Amino acid sequence: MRYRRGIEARERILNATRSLIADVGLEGTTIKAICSRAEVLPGSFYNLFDSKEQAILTVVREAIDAVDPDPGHTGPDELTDLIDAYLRFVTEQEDLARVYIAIAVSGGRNRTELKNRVLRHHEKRVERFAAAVSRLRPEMEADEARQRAETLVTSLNGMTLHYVLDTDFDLAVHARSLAAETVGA
Amino acid sequence: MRYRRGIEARERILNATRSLIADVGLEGTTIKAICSRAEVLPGSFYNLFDSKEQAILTVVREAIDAVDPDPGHTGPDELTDLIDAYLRFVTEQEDLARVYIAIAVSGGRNRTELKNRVLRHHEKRVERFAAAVSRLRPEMEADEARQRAETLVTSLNGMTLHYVLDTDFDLAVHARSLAAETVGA
DNA sequence: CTAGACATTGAGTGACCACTCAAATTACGA
DNA sequence: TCGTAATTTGAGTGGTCACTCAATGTCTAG
Repeated sequence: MRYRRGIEARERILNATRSLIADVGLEGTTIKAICSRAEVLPGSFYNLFDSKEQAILTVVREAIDAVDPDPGHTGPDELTDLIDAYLRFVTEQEDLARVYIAIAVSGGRNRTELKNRVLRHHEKRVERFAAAVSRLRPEMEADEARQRAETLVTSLNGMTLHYVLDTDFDLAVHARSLAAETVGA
Repeated sequence: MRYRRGIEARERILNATRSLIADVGLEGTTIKAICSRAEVLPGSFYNLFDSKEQAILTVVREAIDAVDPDPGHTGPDELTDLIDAYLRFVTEQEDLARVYIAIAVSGGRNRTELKNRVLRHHEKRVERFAAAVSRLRPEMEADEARQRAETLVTSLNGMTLHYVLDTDFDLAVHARSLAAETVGA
């Protein structure tokens, strides 16, 4: 059980962790910085979390879940819906998008836990895109659809990577143009 | 002036730095790790470099330069040559490719020096690709060619990012397919 | 109101970080 | 072979890291 006070502190810590990863990346996200932003002392942090890693993983899970719209949904998607949902995610939840990119790279280096999570998520995403591509182009072979879906997903990641470095980059224009050219969406 | 011994130590340090960034990323690249791999003691390191940052920057410059084939060349390129050269760079100099991706993300966070370097290089790369696209499709507007070139470059980065996480990913197939679909190369 | 669970405080722990330096050793032109 | 400059040695510096803990303060069910 937790008292109201602890629940609020926990929320502040997660917000601080999320914005820190977005602002300065995983390496700059220290206990001291988290506590300072959350207005909490280290002792309180460790009363609420077992480790720094646990707080980070909570935020990362949140980011990965947020990439996929309509979670739990199993039916078919339109490709344009998938792309628009992703664009909405990146622009409306920029912090989470930065978290997603940060862990997609530096997170997936050594830490097996994060790396597996990233790769598993990538697989699911490609499959969802592949189904949408097949729906849009029924005449296309399944293998070909899957390959184009993977091209799309990795390319979207690359564009997002550039977007977080240069927010003048028009992600939406490039993403839609890419979808139009590769699968006629 | 440097003695032979110092020149060799410097070379070992740069090799160690390069492979460390490739293996464990920027955050895992410590003086201790560099010295251990280079078989050098910290005092020797600081006899040859002003700081850890200097050694890293030297390697990063090397990586950025290696992305562009035929440096100093100013004439027109074929788009397929540019793509093939990039694929050769990624597969034949995987360490440098990993360095390039590592700094494209985590490097471009806080450190203004690295970030500016990355963005400047991106601009030049896009321009070179745009020229190649215009050459391939003379009827295309310059703006459109540039936009497609930028789509291409950011997408290639995204694919490379995925490739360094999952070396089973067939970078060449996806890259060539992307080029074929977006500009008919 | 009170008891006991929960939360905060903040100094302290050992480990590791980038980096230094004086003394000893090695290289190499003259 | 000698003088001096380059290099190596390795213990040591101050700082920051993630994390701990006993004491104190706060909450809330009954």
